[in-house]
Amino acid sequence: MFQVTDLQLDVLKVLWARGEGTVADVHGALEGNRGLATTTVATLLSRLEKRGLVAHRSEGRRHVYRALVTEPEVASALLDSVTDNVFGGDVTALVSHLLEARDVSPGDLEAVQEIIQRMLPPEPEDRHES
Amino acid sequence: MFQVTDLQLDVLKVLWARGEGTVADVHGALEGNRGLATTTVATLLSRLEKRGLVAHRSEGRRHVYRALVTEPEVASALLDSVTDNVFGGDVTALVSHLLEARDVSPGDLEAVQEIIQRMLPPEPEDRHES
DNA sequence: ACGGTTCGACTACAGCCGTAGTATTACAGC
DNA sequence: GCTGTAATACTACGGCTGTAGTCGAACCGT
Repeated sequence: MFQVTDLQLDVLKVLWARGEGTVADVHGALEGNRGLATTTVATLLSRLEKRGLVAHRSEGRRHVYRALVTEPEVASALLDSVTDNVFGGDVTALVSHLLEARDVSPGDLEAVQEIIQRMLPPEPEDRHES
Repeated sequence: MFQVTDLQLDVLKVLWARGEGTVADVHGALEGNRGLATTTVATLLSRLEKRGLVAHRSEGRRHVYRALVTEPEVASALLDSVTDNVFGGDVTALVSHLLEARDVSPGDLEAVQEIIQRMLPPEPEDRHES
């Protein structure tokens, strides 16, 4: 549903970063990225709108677009897709693969450790699950 | 390069699992999945072959396909794509997101901890990198 | 009010994917 | 050797994507 392509993602990123933006704005922000024509960006936005991922309000004859989906939503969709389809839902396998394939700095590894630490022990007190 | 779609991935999975397989084999293995026509599977395999992801040898008039890419290669490609495009290469962010979004069992969290532990400290002894 | 300019809607097109029918080829058995 | 059958190759088609041109509408300045 929130599945998007790389380019579409780039467009959404611009909107997430700016909150809103006209076609020209998005085109400008994307500029460094590739040399797309303004009309191309307009097409992309229209299609995203047709799919319900963005919406626009008219300001004069100018369209100001905003994202209707949040970054975490899209991130989840894409990540879940890989998690499920590639790793069969096995988060452990995914993380393992991830940390091995790219070489992650020890600092980052520790950061991850801490994240887990923080979500791991909801009090290891004695307590019987009711 | 090794970017594949879900369906293509399913096909590759079959080949990875069996080592090799004819169109009929793959079709059979995919059967539970969806009700694709045999010819459809043949088309998929042809296209994958054109892209260099699989190859076949002829056994009589029958084609026996095998994957030319390994599962880890494809997994990496897909995972890297998400890591880079969605999380800007920030592995920490990805893992964080991943562990929060799906609720992972404490057991799995610990498993991940251990993985990291195992790759983290090559002895935090005093030692000057030569 | 008119002409230039800006902006979006519409149209177009090639390429890939999912999907599958049809044609063709190669065997196997008689 | 001919025929039925099994298996692939070829062709097709709608849908989505990336890409962008063209056309028409709205606006701004004089």
